[in-house]
Amino acid sequence: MMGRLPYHDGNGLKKGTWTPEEDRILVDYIQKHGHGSWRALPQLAGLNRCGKSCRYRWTTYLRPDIKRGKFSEEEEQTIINLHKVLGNKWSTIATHLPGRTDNEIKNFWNTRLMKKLLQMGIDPVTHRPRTDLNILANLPQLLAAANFSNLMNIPLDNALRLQSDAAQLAKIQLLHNILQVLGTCSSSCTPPTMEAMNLILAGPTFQENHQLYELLRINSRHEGNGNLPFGFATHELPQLQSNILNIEAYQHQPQFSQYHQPMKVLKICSNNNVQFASSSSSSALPTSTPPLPALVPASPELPPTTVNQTENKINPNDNPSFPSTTFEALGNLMDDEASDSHWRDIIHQASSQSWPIS
DNA sequence: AAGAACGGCAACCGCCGCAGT
DNA sequence: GACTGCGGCGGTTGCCGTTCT
Repeated sequence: MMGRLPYHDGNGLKKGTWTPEEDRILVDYIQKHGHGSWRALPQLAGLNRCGKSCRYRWTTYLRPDIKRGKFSEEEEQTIINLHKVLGNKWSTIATHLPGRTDNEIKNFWNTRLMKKLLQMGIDPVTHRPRTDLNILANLPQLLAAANFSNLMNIPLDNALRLQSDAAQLAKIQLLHNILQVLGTCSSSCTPPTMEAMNLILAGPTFQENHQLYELLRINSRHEGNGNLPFGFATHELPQLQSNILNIEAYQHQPQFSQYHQPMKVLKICSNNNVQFASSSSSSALPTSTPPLPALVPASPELPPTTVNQTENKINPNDNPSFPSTTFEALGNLMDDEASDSHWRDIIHQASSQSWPIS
């Protein structure tokens, strides 16, 4: 038997593993009376347990609709996909897996799926290639992961992939704008750190935009001259943070994934101020961060980044014109912007060349 | 064969949000 | 608005079974 040995706490209440007899008492009581107040239940049912313990035992083990046993392949994929969008929201994930409890899913994730992803070179937190080295060295992994990510997804999760791709697109656009700054600032500008690049590209959660902000802030201290990397000035930090928040808010908008043109998230002014550019396809941006986007049904209309599983099994090297990765798709999107040619070259290079570069 | 190390999982703990007062 | 009780959630612990040395 697994779990904790039975023992009593300071109040004489029993803790640890439940006995079959205790299980029977709890089930009998709830079937007859419902659980009502969990706090009152133990006394009413004649159990020497705390209410919390009873609630836990019922919801994770004794409930009649609990499905036990091995997780199916489909359940596994669902967990991975949901975790990519929701993070460690085990209870929310559990609502999408009938019969499975949050605790069971959490254990399954911690003991199996995390290791599985790590072995595949995927960061189980970010769902992106592990980025402990510099960004260029990891580009092959990024590209491979883009394909792996698509392979992993079952058709019903196209919408989730869409959201993920849209978020990544925005982050790449942010990186794009940062590079634009580099292109326009003087040679004295501090080059972007690899950590910053990694955060932008690898970050799956909007939380990491804040990490980027923190990175900028910390770097400004290290610089010692009051200036931030990328040509930002320290006094611009509040505005920068505000913009990052706005990016998050904007990425949460349901219509965000429908854009087929790259979005100008940031506009760099001549004085290096950073602000949102007005866009023909977007109106005023929200100022507060909305809640997590609701899961939406798969759409038949998918952008180039969300080709189906069969298509993704095609080796991009066999068909160079096929936009099998987010990078290539992004490159296509940027084709109409002459000023982006340099960036586009980088993308094409990244998607076609062998790395790493040391 | 025996002990150590590891893996899996049941159960607990502490925190948080919400509702009622 | 402050306080309290409660349910729910995510992180962590601790034990047993299995595998490794």
